[in-house]
Amino acid sequence: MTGTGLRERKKAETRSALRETAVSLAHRDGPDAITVEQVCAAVGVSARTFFNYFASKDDALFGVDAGVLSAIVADVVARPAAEDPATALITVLHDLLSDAAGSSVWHDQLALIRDHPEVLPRLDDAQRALERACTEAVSLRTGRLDLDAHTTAAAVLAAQRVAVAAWREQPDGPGPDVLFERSAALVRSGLDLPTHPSS
Amino acid sequence: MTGTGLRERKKAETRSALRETAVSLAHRDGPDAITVEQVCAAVGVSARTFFNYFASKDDALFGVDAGVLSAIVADVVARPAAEDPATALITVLHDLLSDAAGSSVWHDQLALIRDHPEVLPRLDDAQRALERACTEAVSLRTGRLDLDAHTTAAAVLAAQRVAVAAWREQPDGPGPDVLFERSAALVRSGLDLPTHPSS
DNA sequence: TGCAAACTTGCAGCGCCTGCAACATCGTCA
DNA sequence: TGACGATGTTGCAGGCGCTGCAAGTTTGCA
Repeated sequence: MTGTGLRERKKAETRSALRETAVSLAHRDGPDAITVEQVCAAVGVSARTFFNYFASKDDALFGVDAGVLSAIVADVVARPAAEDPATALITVLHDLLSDAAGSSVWHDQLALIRDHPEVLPRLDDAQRALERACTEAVSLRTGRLDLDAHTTAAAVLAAQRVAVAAWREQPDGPGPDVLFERSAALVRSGLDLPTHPSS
Repeated sequence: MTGTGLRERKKAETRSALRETAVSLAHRDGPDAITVEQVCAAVGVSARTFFNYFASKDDALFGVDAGVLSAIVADVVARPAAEDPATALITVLHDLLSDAAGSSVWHDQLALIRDHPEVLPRLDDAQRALERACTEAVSLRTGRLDLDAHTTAAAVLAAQRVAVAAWREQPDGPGPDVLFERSAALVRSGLDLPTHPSS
């Protein structure tokens, strides 16, 4: 499966190199100021090859590796049986945000988002892939792949996305993990907001 | 403001014509099979002009008019004061889905979504505009434009989006408005799902 | 009637992305 | 070790979305 040594190794290296230099250059010059050709020249590979690895430029910049996605699913499934699905999912995603400093690429991607607001709309594809994985994870806990599983994943990820966006607005405030705790708490309260809380 | 007669009128007509024929042709041939030039030729206008009206081809296909957005805000604000923000928002969006048959363009757009699954990812920009409007509406009721307002709008719209997607999977099942009732109810319960509901 | 603002148009061009056919490289089995 | 098939890479040609610019046309107003 994870087959023949050298070949797989080189592919993985090329893929990583492309993504890393793409993210790095985009962070330095802005995501629209760089071209696919530029990235390929830096890596030493043909422009045509770029699209053998990534479906689009944005995919290279913001995509989430399949390995990360399956790790999320595994982590959610591995949570204590007593935990309800939403709690399990929120816990795993929260840890993922906290550990951003761990993975260097993930860290750079967050920095790219922080320093270039205009990319927020382009995270959608990646978010969608994340949502598929989370939906699957939830369904594995509930035993059903239905509207409820989809809704749970979508609502939790909405909270996560809002948290990242809010952090981006004030990078010196609380981190994205902290903000996600707050938005997730509101979701878990059933969006129980007073009409006029303090006025 | 809504100024000088003939000019504004012609602009509105051109805009409508472009959007309607774009949606219509996309529904017939598939959204990727049609080109901007095609649409322009049908309407009798230059391709360059197309982009004076719409930021992108997808904007023409899936965009929501500013008038509709401000109507949503107004409707949410006009709900009874006793209603909490989430309920008000859900009610208005639910009515919007139910009234799809009312507006012909809106109806055609829904049909386009129903018959061409591959467009779902491209609704994001429109969804984002909707989310901005809904966030504003919520903040007008809570008196604050904060993380809570963003979270509420995002979570409710997540439920709405999931409902539309589920309807698309089974067009002969319950309508999008009915499915939205269900997903919204789950959100309002705080995503309270049992681990194994029935097994 | 004449002017200014608003709108449309053609053009030239960049950049993303694709299919295709040739070429290079790697794994393998005799 | 050498040949063969599978896999990966490359260049090319080209379509399409989208943009800036400068010129032309239409509209509103005095």
